[in-house]
Amino acid sequence: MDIDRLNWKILKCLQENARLSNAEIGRRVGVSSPAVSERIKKMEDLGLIEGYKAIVSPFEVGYQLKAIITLRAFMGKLKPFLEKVKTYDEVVNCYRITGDENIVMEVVLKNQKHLESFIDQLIIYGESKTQIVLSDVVKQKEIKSLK
Amino acid sequence: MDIDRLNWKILKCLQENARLSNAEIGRRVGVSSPAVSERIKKMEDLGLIEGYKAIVSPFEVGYQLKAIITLRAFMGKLKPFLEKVKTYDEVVNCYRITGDENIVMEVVLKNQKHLESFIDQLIIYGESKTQIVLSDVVKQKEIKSLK
DNA sequence: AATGAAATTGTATAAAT
DNA sequence: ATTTATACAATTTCATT
Repeated sequence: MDIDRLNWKILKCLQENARLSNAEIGRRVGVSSPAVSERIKKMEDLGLIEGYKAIVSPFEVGYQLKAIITLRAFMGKLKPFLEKVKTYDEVVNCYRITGDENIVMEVVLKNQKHLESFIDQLIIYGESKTQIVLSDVVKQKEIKSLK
Repeated sequence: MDIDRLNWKILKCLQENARLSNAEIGRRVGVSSPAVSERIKKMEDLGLIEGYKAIVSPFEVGYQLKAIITLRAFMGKLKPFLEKVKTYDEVVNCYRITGDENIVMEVVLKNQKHLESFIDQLIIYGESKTQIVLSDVVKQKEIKSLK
């Protein structure tokens, strides 16, 4: 697909605030609301826009800890883990990666006790390493046009 | 703040599709649209809802590679890096963490060449380790009520 | 804190360029 | 592919409970 300058402007608006009306986006980018609506629909249909999400603060809803946990899966345990991990409410993001560890996860937890019980769940799948997140330096940065 | 059952229902809707109208959310959760509107506004004001973002597919817009890069900063180089990293378009997420490495980043890249030049930029700040993402297992999972 | 009603604004569709 | 016109729907404000 060709993502022209206008579509990038629309994507910028939607990445900043997905709840903007088509009319408001139209005002900001200089086209009518039906034009915005059509372009958004096309980008959705093409899978370029995967969805729209409210960003909920884990801290504000009671998750006091965030951790990055890597897993080096035991023989034959990677596939079962890939299924199981989808069921964990604590796992916000999970990637399969190259290298010594097979998995890296971003996890939200209530407290130390919760962290302990979460890590305990992992021992049947492999060796885990946990690093506590001290601060978010960059958070869900907008995807920009590559030059 | 008290997040009652109704607010969690609203948060669930907004995490699934942030562009749902208040009227539609109201229909789904069983209240009027002004009630939805007021509750959302309050959750925004309290910082419980941090914003609404369109999820753009990095792959579909031309970023063929995703990587997890950790950085062990040189003495006196962590602070400068924390500022610099905000300016990198490639860095989607960046966390300061405990442990041997100081930083973990999720990075999107066009190709190997782009990866190489990105890593080259890091050498003045510290020692980096790169792991290529093979697949997204869990992607921006919804934050749920803790029991 | 939620509803119902009125005014404003936004959306969706179709016709035209 | 975008605009304008129009009918329908949603949002906002406010009075009411």
